[in-house]
Amino acid sequence: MSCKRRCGAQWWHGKVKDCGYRITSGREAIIEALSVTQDHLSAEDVYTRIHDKYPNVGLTTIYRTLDMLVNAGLVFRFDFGDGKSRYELTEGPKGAHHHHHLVCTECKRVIDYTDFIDDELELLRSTEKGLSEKYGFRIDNHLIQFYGTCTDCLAK
Amino acid sequence: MSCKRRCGAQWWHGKVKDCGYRITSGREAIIEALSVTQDHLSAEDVYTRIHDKYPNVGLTTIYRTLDMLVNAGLVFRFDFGDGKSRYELTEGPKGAHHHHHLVCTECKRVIDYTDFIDDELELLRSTEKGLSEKYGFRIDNHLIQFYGTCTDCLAK
DNA sequence: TCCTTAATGGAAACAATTTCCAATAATAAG
DNA sequence: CTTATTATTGGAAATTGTTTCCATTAAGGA
Ligand SMILES: [Mn+2]
Ligand SMILES: [Mn+2]
Ligand SMILES: [Zn+2]
Ligand SMILES: [Zn+2]
Repeated sequence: MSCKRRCGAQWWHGKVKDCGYRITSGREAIIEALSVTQDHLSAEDVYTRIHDKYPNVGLTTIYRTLDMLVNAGLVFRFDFGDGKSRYELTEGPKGAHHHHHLVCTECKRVIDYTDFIDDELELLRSTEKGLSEKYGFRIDNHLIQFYGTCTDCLAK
Repeated sequence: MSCKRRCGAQWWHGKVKDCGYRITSGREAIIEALSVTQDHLSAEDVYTRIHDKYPNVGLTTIYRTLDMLVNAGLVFRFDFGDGKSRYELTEGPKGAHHHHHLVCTECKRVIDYTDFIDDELELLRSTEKGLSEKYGFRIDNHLIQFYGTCTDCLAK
């Protein structure tokens, strides 16, 4: 039973196919898992979340698929300092929802924030422009994280 | 033979002692290695670089010491996506030299940049202020990295 | 100089990720 | 639809960065 048969075309199919990759049910499941949460999932988190519905998707496939999706630009890989990579969609069915992170170094909690982005955007653009010119770099992306202590941990 | 006897007091001794840590020759060696390079060293890089002069400093000690120095705020830990942590002094004998990074996703080269920081600084301050107020976070630090393709890799 | 206890090295344990390979399934071709 | 091609797969084993353990050493205060 082909994947096309099982499920209608999805917003991300084009991007995956354009990169020469096939659409499979494992990939379906993994993108689904990432798109229904706000959390920053590890490979194993993804495994746990899809295992009931897709018991035949192995952890190896998840690692491979996440790498593939990072390459295809559909997923970001983050490191919040807990020893495992964490993943997040770069965009959903409704388009991009770029944001930055606030990381508590005590309890490792991570807050997404999108406010202030408008102010930052202006500076980011000019910084990126300046850097590309000076270093001949083509900049496709950026990572901005603030580290500190969250309200809860401050209370202690 | 005590460490004091072997070598004069260093700029970082106070900070280490203030945190309740002892001054040892291994720590001496590790900070020395970090302070004579611009590179972003992994634990093993540090090991290799000091091993001739200090053959009796083990890799375990390097991991432990780097952790300790991160805690004491003397060292930053970075993740540039190559699977190992990389370390850099937060400041040298002459004071802080905070900078941001430009990471080539092709060849993994990392460029430090300090230009444009002045422009960024203004926005960083206001963003940090806004975020602390909104989320009750105390922000101590930030990480800013731009990802893209370097001149050399673009040429190919 | 002596004493307490933090720091150490090396081996072993650990955990995240990758590699290998034979089996399977997505897609192109007919 | 059927078949052929070849990317994708799951699971076991290997790999690799990092941590844990523990008996030994040495830093630094008394
Ligand atoms: Mn996020
Ligand atoms: Mn740097
Ligand atoms: Zn916290
Ligand atoms: Zn490059």
